Amino acid sequence: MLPWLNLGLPRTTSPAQTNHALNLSSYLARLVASGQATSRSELARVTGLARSTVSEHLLPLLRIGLIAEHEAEAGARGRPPSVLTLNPQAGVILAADIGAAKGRLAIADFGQHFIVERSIQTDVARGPDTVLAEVRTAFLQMLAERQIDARNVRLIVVGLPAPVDFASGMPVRPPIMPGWDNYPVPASFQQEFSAPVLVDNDVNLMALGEARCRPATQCPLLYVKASTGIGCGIVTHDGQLHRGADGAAGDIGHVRVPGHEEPCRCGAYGCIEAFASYGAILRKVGGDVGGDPGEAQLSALVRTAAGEIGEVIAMLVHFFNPAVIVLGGRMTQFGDEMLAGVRSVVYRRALPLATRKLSVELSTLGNRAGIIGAVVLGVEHVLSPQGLRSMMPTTE
Amino acid sequence: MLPWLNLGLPRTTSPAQTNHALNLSSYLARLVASGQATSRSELARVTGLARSTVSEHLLPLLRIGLIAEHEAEAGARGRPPSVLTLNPQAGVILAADIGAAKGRLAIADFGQHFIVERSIQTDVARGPDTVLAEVRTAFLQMLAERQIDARNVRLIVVGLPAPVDFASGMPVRPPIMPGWDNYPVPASFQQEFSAPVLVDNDVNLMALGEARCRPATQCPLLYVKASTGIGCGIVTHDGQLHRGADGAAGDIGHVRVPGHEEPCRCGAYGCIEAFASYGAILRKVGGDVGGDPGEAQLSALVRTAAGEIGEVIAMLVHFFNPAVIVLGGRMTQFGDEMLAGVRSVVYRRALPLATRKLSVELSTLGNRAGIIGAVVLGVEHVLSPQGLRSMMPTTE
DNA sequence: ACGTTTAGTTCGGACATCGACGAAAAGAGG
DNA sequence: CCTCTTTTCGTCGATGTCCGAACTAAACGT
Repeated sequence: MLPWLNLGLPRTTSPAQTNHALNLSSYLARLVASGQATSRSELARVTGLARSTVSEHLLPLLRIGLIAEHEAEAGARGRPPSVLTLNPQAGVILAADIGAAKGRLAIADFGQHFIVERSIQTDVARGPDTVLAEVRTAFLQMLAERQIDARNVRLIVVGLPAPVDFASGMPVRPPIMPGWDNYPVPASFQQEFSAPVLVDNDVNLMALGEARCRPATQCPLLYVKASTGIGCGIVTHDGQLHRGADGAAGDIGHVRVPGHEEPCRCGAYGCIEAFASYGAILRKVGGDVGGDPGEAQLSALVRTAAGEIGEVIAMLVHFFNPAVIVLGGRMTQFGDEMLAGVRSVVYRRALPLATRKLSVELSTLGNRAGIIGAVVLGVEHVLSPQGLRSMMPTTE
Repeated sequence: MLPWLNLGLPRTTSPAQTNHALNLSSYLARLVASGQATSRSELARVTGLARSTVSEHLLPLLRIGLIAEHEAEAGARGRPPSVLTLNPQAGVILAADIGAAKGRLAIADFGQHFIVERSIQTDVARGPDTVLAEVRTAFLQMLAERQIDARNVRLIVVGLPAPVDFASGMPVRPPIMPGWDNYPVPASFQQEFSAPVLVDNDVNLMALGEARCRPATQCPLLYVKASTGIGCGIVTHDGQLHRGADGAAGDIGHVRVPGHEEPCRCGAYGCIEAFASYGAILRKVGGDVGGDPGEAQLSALVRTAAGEIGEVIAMLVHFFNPAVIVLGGRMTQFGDEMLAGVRSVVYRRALPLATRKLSVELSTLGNRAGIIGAVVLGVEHVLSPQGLRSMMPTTE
């Protein structure tokens, strides 16, 4: 007999306690949101449920105004279906992708339409109070511009360039954000907004955004961002973000690469991001030439750095065996050099088995990956069974 | 609007198509198997279901003989419960943990009792036909010894020291197993046994075994095996094995560590397993001294190698942020040196955030981890909804 | 005008789950 | 020894979920 056995049972909730009705409603809502079905009979075909059952579970979604029906213009043979869409009036999601220096804010509805999108300056070194106050002000302004009541905000999603404990929404020992350690980001929004607040690492959101804009067969997926720092977002085989035990997963910027001894802002020496990040490259050309890089020199440096990043990625390919690696961050403005540098090393270093079907690509979403990922996380949360329950009328 | 959106929907099966009754039966069976509940009313308490519902879903399990009832000796106040256990007569699982040179075979019942266990020599270089024939012969002999009919074999689980495509059960480009590439391992058992055959990487099974013998809070878990080669098994936050896109995940033996140029059996130079594996150490002492290592020299070499493995593990900690790292393989016969060598490097290299709650431990299961993991995988498969369906009488 | 096709609704039956009740099996206490 | 309490387990009707068949609705084609 084995010492103690835990047969892969669910971690917290008992499957017996799940609310099947809510699960079905959530499933239908997500099918509508993703555009995979636009009418009742299409839902029935996709899910395999009876049409009557679909209608039944659609009722609460229509009642709370999450899903709206429209007349379809005819054109086909039979009775035209009533087209189902997520109701743009059902509420909005506020999404913030806060980078070290620049940020991006957006208001989106549950149909993933971006209503407003805006860039802001966010110098995170000025501390959480200042930065988050500016974010809140900008959000209120954007809402006012479009005449959206703050009470229509259903969810706020914030991406930060720091490890984040997702459950509590607090940054954990961020290396570049003085004053943010354990700062209660969700609470800072409670004055102006009553909606729940999700906080996550910015690279995680980018990875999620890229993963959701591709077919599910491209998971497991790694998103590697090379900008001021170097980070990595991990999406597992089943499409879930892997955040690790402390929310610190993907923090590959401080992997040490022998042969290098550059001092890193983290205090150690030889971290990959101390010599192969875009920030390191800019420091290099700034110091060497004195302000005027020159396109050719810059692209050569990028290619070298890409090779060094490729060494690390080759290791990750061995370990994680992803289906796709997506390269993002500011360094991808030299897309071809970046791609060539990474690919050459990865395909040379890694075993053929792990690279046989591997695809190394540039981000298709560019600098919008983070904000798109934030909206995706928000929509998935609102349309999840738990999210739907909070919208249902006074059952409890 | 986003280009194409796939809102984290399930990959293949529609939640609407799941058989709720089978799911519940499977859940109850796994609760009984793991010893978390031993009577109907206990099941009701744990699951939150009504006692009548528990009884109802227990019926098919009792009917197919998977679960047996025993009289309980009294002792408490009221009517003694009828104790539920997995029926030892319900059938057996054949488990094989095939290493490069040595292997381990076991017969276990669904209650995770090992009925017979045996070591065999398995020189995988002799090719799959020979090795698997010996495994089959040994299995038949073990069954005969205990007078178990071959028809009582419900499942066969095989662990191989190679990347394995789990769905098809075929090794994929194994570096050390000539002739095994794409060999249909399951088919080779079909002559003697009619049971389904699961094939997986041996390190994956060890990781699963270690993970299941610990509380679920110790996931995500990494199992690092250092023997002839170096490999790694990955268990994610929700207790699932991460096998990667090609079944090659965890193959960290061929991570290249700069500063080393030893030739590796894979054809490249500087792979970690070419100089830091137990095999490499043995070659070293064999070459240096000429056959008589000396305990002190060996343990010093182990400590050095452990530090080099620790460099790789530090990187994995950055990337994956596991809760626990379990060290296994033959090198752990120098447990203290191994542990100290790995720990010193990991805690020095990795960021404090990722190591704050990290625990680095020696395998608690030792060289039985693989065979235990194989039985666990088998039990979980048999008690899964899909596994139960195949045991149910003639519904389809 | 009438059939054809597709969409959506209504309704009764099959089945699942629950809670209440009662029976069974033990110990406690007189 | 008999009765009460306690705990377990089975049975049964009430309620709710899901399905499929039948029906209505709305378009097109001839």
